[in-house]
Amino acid sequence: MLDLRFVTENIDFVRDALSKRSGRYPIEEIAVLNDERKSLIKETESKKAQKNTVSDQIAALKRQKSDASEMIENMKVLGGEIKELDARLSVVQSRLEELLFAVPNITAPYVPEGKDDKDNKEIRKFSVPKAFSFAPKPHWDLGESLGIFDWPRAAKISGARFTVYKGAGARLERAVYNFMLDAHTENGYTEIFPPYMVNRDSMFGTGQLPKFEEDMFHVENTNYFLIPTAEVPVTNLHRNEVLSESELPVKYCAYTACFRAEAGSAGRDTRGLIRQHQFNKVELVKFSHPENSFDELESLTNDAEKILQTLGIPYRVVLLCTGDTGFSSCMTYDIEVWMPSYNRYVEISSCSNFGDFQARRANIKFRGENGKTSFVHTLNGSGLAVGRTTAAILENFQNENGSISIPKALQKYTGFDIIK
RNA sequence: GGAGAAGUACCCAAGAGGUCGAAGGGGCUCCCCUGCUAAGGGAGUAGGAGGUGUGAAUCUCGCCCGGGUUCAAAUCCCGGCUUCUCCGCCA
Repeated sequence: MLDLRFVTENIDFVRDALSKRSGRYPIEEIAVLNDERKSLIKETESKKAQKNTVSDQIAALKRQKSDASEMIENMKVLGGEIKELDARLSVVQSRLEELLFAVPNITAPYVPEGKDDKDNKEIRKFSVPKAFSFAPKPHWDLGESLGIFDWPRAAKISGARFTVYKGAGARLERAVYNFMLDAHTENGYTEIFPPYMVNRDSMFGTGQLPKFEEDMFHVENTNYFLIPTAEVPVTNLHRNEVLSESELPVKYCAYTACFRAEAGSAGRDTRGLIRQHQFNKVELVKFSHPENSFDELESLTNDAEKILQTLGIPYRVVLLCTGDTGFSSCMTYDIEVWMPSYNRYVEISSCSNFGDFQARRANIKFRGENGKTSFVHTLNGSGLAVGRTTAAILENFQNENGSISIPKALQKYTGFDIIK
């Protein structure tokens, strides 16, 4: 969330910055409520100060065995007033929070202005899509004829948007995320294997709640949510903690399954591995000093790109425009992989700097040399989406006879160099 | 799932309705003495959030979290979370 003080003291700036995003945000109402909040605080606190002094006086009288009944009577009245003011204050406070929690992060100055993904800016490209001498097949057709995916049975045992991987397919998926984890840990990221279910506080800390509850799977009769991304458990590792300045940046990578309700995506990407209720992902997470979080975003993005470079799959990096940047993010690069069946680039990673937006929600700080604490900046990015990588491998390395050549870097993980 | 115990500052720990923002240790920082791979003495060491106001300050809230009782709560009551022990169950 944004800093309440910053918002109310820089209303024009904030209003202007948020106008570049999609959606409308009640900045004025926040300012009004904040004034109301302050005046209520002033009132209660002076009454509480009075209460405290009189309580001390009563205590002193009692110790001397003197009568304090008159004071006590007066205090009953004062106590009632305080209670009433506190009640009013908490109404104002929760309304204020409700509004503030729904306000997205302010995008960084480098972020291009725009409405939607059409206004995103291509930053760089790697390699060129292969010119096939035959009509390339989509990965779902390849996978089905190779017998490595079983969607009918996935639908039987679970439902739509689930996949059963089988034989070489299961092995390939496992090879892909093992390869990614090895690459990242060799690159200085500490591997984490977190729980797949988290509590409400964690979902709030990274910004999924309260606004996006309908996109999440909530486990019935519990307070647990299935994680939509490892970002949630891994970022929340340090919730309510004070890190030391010298250990920054803290770098984690984590493989997890991810669960998304995909509410509102009916009819999109219904075939194949692209859009699933459960998918695998390797995530990169950083806790950075505020001064260099944008440099850390560059290196994090590069670290994710390295995976596709090593595999030899064409991709491009896109800087999201203001209208397309996610709720909690102040700057996001998407890495898009070339997908022959779509005949376009498809998102395979989203690398974001959240500034102090998540850190303020989750209360993650560091202690500087002067002993003062400040919020860290949090970052994360997929490194990468595993299922989409598998799909990209199948499509980009397919041969005319329907077999798949396994990229060299992956062969020691798969144990085979071709699927046929 | 059942039964019991506990959660106080960096750590250990006292506390049992008013004198407690919290004794006492340990650790850490500084000073003194001593002098060498010791030891002793002294001082400091709640952080945080939020009001009002400012080169000072002051007030409010903070003893796991959330409610409640009371003029007054670390202390009493209710709910929750976590940890430990025993039983059950289980990978």
